[in-house]
Amino acid sequence: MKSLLKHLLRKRLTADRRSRRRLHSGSHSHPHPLVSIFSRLCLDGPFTAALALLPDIAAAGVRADPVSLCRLIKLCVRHGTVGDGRAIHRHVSLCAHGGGGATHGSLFVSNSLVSMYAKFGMLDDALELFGGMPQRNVVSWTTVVAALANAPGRKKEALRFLVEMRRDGVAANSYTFSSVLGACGTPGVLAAMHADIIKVGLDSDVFVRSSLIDAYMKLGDLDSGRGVFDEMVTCDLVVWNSIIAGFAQSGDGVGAMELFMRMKESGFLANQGTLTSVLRACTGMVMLEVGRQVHAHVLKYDRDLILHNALLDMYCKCGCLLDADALFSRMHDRDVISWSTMISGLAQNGRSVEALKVFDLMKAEGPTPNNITMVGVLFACSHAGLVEDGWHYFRSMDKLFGIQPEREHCNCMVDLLGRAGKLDEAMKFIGEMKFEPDSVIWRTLLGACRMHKNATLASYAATEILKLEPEDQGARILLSNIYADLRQWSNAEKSWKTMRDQGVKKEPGRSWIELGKLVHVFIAGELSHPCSDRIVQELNRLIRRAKDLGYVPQTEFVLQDLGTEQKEDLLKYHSEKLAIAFGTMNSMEGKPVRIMKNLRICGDCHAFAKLVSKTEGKAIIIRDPVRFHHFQHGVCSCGDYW
DNA sequence: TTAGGGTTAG
Repeated sequence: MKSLLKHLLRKRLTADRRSRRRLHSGSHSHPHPLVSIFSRLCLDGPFTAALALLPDIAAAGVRADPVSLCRLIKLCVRHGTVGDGRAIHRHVSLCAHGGGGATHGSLFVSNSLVSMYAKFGMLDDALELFGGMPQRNVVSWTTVVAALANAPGRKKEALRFLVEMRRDGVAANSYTFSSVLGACGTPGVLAAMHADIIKVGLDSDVFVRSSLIDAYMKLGDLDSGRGVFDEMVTCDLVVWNSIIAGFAQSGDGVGAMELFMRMKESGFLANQGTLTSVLRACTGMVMLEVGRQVHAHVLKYDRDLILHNALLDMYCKCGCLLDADALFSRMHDRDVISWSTMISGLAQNGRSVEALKVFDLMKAEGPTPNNITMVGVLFACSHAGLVEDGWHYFRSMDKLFGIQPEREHCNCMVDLLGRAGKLDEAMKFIGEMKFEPDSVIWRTLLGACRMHKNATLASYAATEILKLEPEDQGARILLSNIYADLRQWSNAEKSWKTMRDQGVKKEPGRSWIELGKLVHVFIAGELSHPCSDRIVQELNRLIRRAKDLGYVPQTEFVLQDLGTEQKEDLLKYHSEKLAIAFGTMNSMEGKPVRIMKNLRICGDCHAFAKLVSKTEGKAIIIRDPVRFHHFQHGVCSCGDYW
């Protein structure tokens, strides 16, 4: 490197002598040779040599050119070399003091430094530098606003800085808006921001639009997001990805897939971001076949960790643990998300012991577990009734991994104790938590009370929920279900009446099943599917065969006080039974029937599914909002504990 | 010199 430097220096000095001769004949002044070499090194490398020249430049009392400095700062960001970035900062401060005040060029360099600190997550350094700048332009403000908008928990500050910026007489540009839109935490703020954008005429900017779409989607306003999207004349891949991701994240998998088809028709090629969102849509709707097709495209991107994590989750959530496991062992890299996905995936599929084995492996050779990993581990314990193990992990997670128990972990513990029937212990735990119990905790306890038929504690928990969330229909429904389970029809009726008076309706049970790239939906009690006649015929056949094996409809799962026959009818048309019949009618030899549900499976459907898996010799997999049931040879993977 | 989209739990 030394010889290279010497060579460059010699070349530069010769050129310098020539230019000095030109200077005498009246041409421009030429930069100092050190500065010229520095600029050349910043362009072509080696960059370490450029950094090494900085002290000499300072000693010579000359200034490096701002464009090269900015380039070098960017390189530090790309290579993650914080120390080098700081060295540049020190150099710039030194030269600013020695060289007499700020110039236009030094503003650019300061902006780059602020951006660099922000990208390194050193927000305080970024803000300190910003605060000490003698002048700031729209780029300086935007850099800080963007940094705050992207930092967790500092969105409000981003909005405050935007106000400050305007007070300072600096107008926001498209960069500013596209950065700050993600910081709009409420529909009102977002709407006001949208109005501002239209007022200054930036609403047709592609970047601003994609941020607008994303902001609306993140607040759950699919219609407004879709509205902004539909108005677009030109649109790029990121905009398509924004809208598809928005639908996928909001749980509208079918909508996401429709948009994906339209995107392809418009001639855009999916990239990693698109495929990740499409996979998420597949995951949400248990569209395994579509997911497998996406997997074929993923092969092109074998180093994309995010995409592979999404694929792994898709296999887990579709109940394909073999595929998930094969992918997990083949993956090029595995980060904490990959491990957490695998652990939760196994646990949700009733494979708690294996989940804990993967956790052991992770401790031995994987990354440090995080708070989400521990949620998965505790979930594994609670759903397998491993009370002692659960306590062990809960008590040791701080000491072993520095993870403070959060609400989610406490909730897992309440679930663990509650499911195991230790309701008093669960109550004691809630009393000793360092958090005020929230509605989630009480709802968990309420679920356990229902499972163990403890109406007294249930009504207490439900009352606590209704204190915190008076409009909550879940609490009232669960409470009335308990009364119904206990055949306390007058109490149940009182509860139902309150709901009727409040205009609250129980969310109907829904089940989804994929067939030939289409998703078929079944709603409890509704025979709206075009093939309903055949489905009912098939269901009757399945019921007859199940009854041969001793199936008796368990009418206590019907929630109203009706005659037995009516009760049987209501039970018969639970959405998962319709979906099972549709599945057995259409499924391929040797392939399991996969169903997704919006509510937890009821005990009668659970017993029925077990028997069908036996009489038909076919595996049935049902995913509810919390976990999976793999029915095969007459037994369920959950061990009847859910 | 500043900007937009994708993964894990509940």
